[in-house]
Amino acid sequence: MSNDRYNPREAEPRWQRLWDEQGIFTTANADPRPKYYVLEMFPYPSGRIHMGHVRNYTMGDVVARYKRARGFSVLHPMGWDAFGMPAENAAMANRVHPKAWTYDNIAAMKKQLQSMGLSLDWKREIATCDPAYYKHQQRMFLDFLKAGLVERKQSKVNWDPVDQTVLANEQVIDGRGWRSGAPVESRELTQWFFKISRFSEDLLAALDGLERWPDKVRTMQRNWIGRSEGLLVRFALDTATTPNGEGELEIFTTRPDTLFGARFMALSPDHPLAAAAAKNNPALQAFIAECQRTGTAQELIDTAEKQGFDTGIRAVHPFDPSWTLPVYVANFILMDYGTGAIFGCPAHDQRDLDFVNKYGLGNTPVVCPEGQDPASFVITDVAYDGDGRLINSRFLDGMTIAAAKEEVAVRLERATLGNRAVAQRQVNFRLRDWGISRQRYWGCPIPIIHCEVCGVVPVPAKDLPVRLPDDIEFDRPGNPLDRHPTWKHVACPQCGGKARRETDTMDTFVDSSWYFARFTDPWNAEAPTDPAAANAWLPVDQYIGGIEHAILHLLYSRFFTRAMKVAGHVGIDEPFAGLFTQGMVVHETYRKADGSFASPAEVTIEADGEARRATLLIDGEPVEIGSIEKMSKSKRNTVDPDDIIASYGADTARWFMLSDSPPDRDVIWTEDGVQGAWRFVQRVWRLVATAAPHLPAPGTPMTANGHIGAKALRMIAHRTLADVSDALERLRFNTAIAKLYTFVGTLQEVVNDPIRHIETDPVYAAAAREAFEILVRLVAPMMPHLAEECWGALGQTGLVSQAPWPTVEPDLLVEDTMTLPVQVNGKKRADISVPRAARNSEIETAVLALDAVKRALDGKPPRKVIIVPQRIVNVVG
RNA sequence: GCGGACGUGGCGAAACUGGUAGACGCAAGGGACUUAAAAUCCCUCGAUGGCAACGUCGUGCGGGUUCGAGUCCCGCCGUCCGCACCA
Repeated sequence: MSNDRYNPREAEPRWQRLWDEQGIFTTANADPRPKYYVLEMFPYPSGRIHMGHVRNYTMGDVVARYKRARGFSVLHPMGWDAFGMPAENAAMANRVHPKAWTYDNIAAMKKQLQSMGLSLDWKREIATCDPAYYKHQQRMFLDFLKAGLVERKQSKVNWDPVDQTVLANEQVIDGRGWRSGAPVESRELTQWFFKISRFSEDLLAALDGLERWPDKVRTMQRNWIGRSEGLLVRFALDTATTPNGEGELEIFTTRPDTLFGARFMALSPDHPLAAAAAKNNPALQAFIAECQRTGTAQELIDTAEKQGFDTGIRAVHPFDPSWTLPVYVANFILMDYGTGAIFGCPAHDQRDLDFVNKYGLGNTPVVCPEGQDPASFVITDVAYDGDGRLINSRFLDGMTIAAAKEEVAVRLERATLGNRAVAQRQVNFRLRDWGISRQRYWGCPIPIIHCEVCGVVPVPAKDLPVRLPDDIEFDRPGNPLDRHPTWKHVACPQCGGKARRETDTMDTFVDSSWYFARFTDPWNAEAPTDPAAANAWLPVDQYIGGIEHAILHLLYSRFFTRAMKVAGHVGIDEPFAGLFTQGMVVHETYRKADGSFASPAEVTIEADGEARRATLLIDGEPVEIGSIEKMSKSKRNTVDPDDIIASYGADTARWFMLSDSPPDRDVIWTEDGVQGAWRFVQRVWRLVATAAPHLPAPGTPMTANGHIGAKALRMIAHRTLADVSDALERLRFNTAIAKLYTFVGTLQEVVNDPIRHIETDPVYAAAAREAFEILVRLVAPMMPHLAEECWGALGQTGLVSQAPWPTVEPDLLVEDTMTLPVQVNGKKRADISVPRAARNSEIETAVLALDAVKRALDGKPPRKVIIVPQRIVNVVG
């Protein structure tokens, strides 16, 4: 019996060094074996990894190691999402250069990742802030510009007047800038846009083909893209009432069936007709200004009352020239959806109903639910948007909604106003173009020059990359590029005249929209990709990351891949064939008497029977054990991966991250759980070290047939092998681990009592060797260091990281006798053991002879006996 | 408001396409070893009745389909997530 403990502190760095020296995780593009590309979302170099990274990268590493053992040429790279605001904030706070800060962080985090024992190909490492990377991004910007996929236009943005920059919607909290706390203004700025909406239809349709994506993510993207079919309808205007004799107003509707329920028209405050009407109407001007001031804050939008202002303009109903409708400007109409104008049908739209109830415009129900008497169907406070038949609608009466929509469309397509059809079918999308301009220093420069004579001029390809200047000042808010003394001044590439550089940089989501493609040929100095290499590796077979990127990053990447295809850099549409979104790492919180939080490292927990009590280590002050929350600095409930790896080793951390909870759900980090994983590490080592001296040499042939004990052991080993393989294929790490616990329990029995068995019985010992070798190889993807150590102890000279996955012998999965549960009337009463080959009639006789069955049947004859092969017997009495 | 997911012991959870509910882990309790502790090993562990054999109940609640439902269907309740004035 070996009493030596396994010491990960000594063993883990030793194996990491050896793997590195032998370069066994380096991947060659020329490898002829079938490919497998596994990728985890690359980290932002904040300076330290957190437990979420440990979980994410462990999962990817298990897949990589498993697929490698299965004979695939595995691409498993890592890089850094290295541009972004935190580097600039650090520069402002600590007077460090963003570049130095970023590269220091990269070095620190790389060391941490390496201590996890990840099987990464570090030769392909990239950082998005490297000019060798962003050079190609700039080139693609120009490619896209040429292909008509980039546009420069005015748009409304969230402007932080203190930091003097545009903020993304998610950076605006309660109407204030997340950093400065200043009220955010709505500004019109000229911005660069990627025309993602060009691909709306395709991005939506292709979701159906992404079968290895979570339904949840696909649903979220579907909703985000937001396709709706409707009708563009041109209403004639009474020119006597319009400011400049305007003759028509175009609206978009998805409910043309409710046209006879119309009570008013409404314009967005940003609509040109609203502006025209306001020109000589100060009250309307004031109303519009008030609407625009409300801005983008969600809370305000939620609580804002529906408000409108009658412009005095009158529109004519398309089916009845004598029927006119008032045209309002209303605060709830968005300019950038549809045409920025609607017709209001209050009976069947809650917003319109709220509106008319405020202004006393009344309503007419035009859709009556089935089974309701139309005569008594009245709408007061709740609009009806369900199914039904048309009423109060002249020629549409009695039709279904679908039929009425079609009838209206057909009639209005035929009708004319001016010389054009009154209506036209249109598909609308919620998805807007992607504004990528940021007034920031630490980002990829947009390769454009503005010339006073030539206008907007692309930077010539030979002048790429447009490098960020290093000599910048962060003493003031705003964009340092814009106030740099020399950088932006440049000669126009076309006329040679005075010109200035674009000082905006790209949204950092652009950087992460193509890194997965760059990994396929990261050394390429000439082009973003080698299309041959990219097409060979892509799509990523398994992408793993957090659900928080369900829309933005994943949608942008899908767009970017299509745009890269247009520009000839790749030949595919979809970047990620398989997507897995892992859950968060959560931990209890500890609250001190003064309301502040204590960190797990500062408290000690005592179990007092059923109850648990927490006290501060430093002075024994009791602390309250609070709710379980996502690990965060503010709640101070974080656990530092460095500490865990230093005291337990990477294998323990990896194992714990995978056990207990299903990988897509949150996992609760507990000290007890880590202890359990640690115990298991030691247990495996003890078992292997104890058994190894008694096992025959590696490669001893198997002659187990006929040997009861050896056959049984082999069957368990192969059953475990089959189950674990299946679980890993489906990323069910927690169930794979449960099977391994059970298997180790079995091997414990083998070693415990009948240890003489292994020593004296060569057939049994050979089976035990096989079982141990299977165990070590099954454990290897999850605990690679321990597995190497055990592999050596078993007398193997190679690396288990390079050993092939064991092969299942199908014969060993088939039981000779099977134990069937026996039910009477659906309730389990007994078990019965029958030979595998038993006929149903034999089983039935044996079952009916059971005491428990007779008792349950109370002496009566059975009405029916159902035998489900291999599964169950149910006697119906 | 719209959309989606989920609800199983003290806790995290398992249960393939309807077929033994609670595998495995954690916690808890008991035992062995030890002067003692740690470590390790063994046993018990859904509720309830019974000395026991054994029985009854049990997968959020109420119905239904089925020989058989955690799983399928209908209606509720609750939790979480996403989107949100999208016409």
